[in-house]
Amino acid sequence: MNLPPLAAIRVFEAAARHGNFTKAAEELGMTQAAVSYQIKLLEERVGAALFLRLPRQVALTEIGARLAPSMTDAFEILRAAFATMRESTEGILTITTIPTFAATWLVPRLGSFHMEHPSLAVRLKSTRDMVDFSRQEADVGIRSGQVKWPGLVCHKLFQADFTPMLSPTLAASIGGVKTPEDILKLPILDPGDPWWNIWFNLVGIDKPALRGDLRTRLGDQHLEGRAVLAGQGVGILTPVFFQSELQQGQLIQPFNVVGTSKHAYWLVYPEARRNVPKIRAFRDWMLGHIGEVKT
Amino acid sequence: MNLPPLAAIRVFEAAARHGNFTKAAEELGMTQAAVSYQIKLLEERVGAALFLRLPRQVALTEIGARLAPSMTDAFEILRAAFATMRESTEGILTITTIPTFAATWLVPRLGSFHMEHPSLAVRLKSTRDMVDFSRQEADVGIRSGQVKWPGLVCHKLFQADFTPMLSPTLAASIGGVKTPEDILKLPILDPGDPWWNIWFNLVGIDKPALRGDLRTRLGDQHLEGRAVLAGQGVGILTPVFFQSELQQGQLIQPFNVVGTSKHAYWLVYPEARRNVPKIRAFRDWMLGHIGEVKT
DNA sequence: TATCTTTCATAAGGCCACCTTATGGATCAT
DNA sequence: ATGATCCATAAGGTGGCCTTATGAAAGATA
Repeated sequence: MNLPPLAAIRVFEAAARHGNFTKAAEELGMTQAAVSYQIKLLEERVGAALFLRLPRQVALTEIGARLAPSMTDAFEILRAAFATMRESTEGILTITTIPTFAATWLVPRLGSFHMEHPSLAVRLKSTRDMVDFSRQEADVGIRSGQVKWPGLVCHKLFQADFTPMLSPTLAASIGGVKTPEDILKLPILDPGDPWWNIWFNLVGIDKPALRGDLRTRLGDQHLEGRAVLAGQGVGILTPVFFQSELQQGQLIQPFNVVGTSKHAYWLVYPEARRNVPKIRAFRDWMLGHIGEVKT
Repeated sequence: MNLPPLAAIRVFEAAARHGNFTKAAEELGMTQAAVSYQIKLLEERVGAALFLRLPRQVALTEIGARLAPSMTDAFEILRAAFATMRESTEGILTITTIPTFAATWLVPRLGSFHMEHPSLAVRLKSTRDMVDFSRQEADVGIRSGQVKWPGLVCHKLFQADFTPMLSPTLAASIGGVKTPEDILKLPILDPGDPWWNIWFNLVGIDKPALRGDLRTRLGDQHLEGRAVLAGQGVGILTPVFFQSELQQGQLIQPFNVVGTSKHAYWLVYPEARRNVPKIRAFRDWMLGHIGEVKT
């Protein structure tokens, strides 16, 4: 019931196909002696001769001839399966990322990635769950955190810096924001965010009196950014996420003072897969384009 | 293009089928740790996760799920091929034998073998060529020779003894054969056969004057036996080959004196296949029935 | 006929791939 | 809270498998 050793079957298949041990050895990248050894092993295992040893050649026995086509069929199936798998997996890159990063940084730049790698399709999985490549199907992940993770290659993308931002309209409503104190005149989105205290401390203001609804917790810089863009209040945001809005004047960053969180954003992927082409492609592209961004 | 290690593929197939490393390990007769090791190996080789490690269970990834059916198909083909091979080879015993033995001893007794082993079909190859299992397809061989052959299990069946024989009619034509000298009155089949001199020496006659045509060389005891049965002359034959003709009175062995050749008849088969069931069956049957024969 | 070439078999020897044992972590069940 | 189940991982030993080297057989060539 049990199959003979697969290595021996493999050698037999090649030898039967070539009708020649030496050629089979070449195909398999081994020596002729190894082929001879494996065939003999298989013959003893199945209890029947598979080749006749004729002078300067071998010929399949009746039994061997009956066996060989099935072996070739089976290996053809295996080869085909792995080939199609390779094709399909080589062509799809699955990225798991936190929603903020997806919406504010990644999605706007994916067009550039497609231009560089037209044959690679990208599949995005946007989730807050901490990436765990052993439990989720993904090639690379983008996560925030303080430390490196064991078993993962971690590239630091940037620190989670933060500074107040608001819409030009909102700023104009109080005649412009010139000093940190001006911010206190305006409604604060998510005043419970600890970043506010840290930032006001940096500009010399202790215990700032923040106006705004404490219950507003958008929980996500992206959503907070939308609210800020809509002029609903002042947000404390990470500048790199709103690069284009700042350039286009849709958002204002009134002060150069930024707070620095211990958290950073990381590109991560399993160490074991560091040399998979699509992963290298994405890493190279990403690190290149992160560098372009002025933090 | 190259396939991943086959052992790993095999383990993956079983694990995918069971959806459980532990069960797969049991099926394959190995430990759970070994399964884990092989799966990991395969994943690194193909550059993609094949299983998701969920709490207390594993689940195929998309890629794994696409791969698994082909793996099962391929192994099913292998299993089926070896199974049918086994069935067909187990049921056919190929015997290569010298023609004399086939005609005089083996064929008349094959019915008995079929009675003991109804599921075994026998294929006879009758040839004078020295048996060489590496060049001919055969399970067992019967050959005459003096020595044992390396790599073969050799069972001595009997010595090639010889003694004059003739038909009752021919004996009667000279009033019966009572002394060795009487034989010299009759035509000798193949008087050039060296056995004649040896036998006459045994009975004290040096340089016997043999009558008969020196050109008559039937070359084969079976054919010589037919000629003797037809009353065409006296032959020097091996008694065991003509057991039944002697018992039924179709042939007469006038003297108990037999010459003994250094040659013997042997049952041989490759040492490596000594435990193949059909070979053991034939060997046991043959040695049992050789023992029955009075030499 | 002699020499060269090709092809497979075999012996010896070394190494690494693979397996086992042992242990730990995570989660579910009771 | 305890036990059971399932998988991952580390450590360690060994035997399977491969290589090298050589020989035998016989076709090819001259």
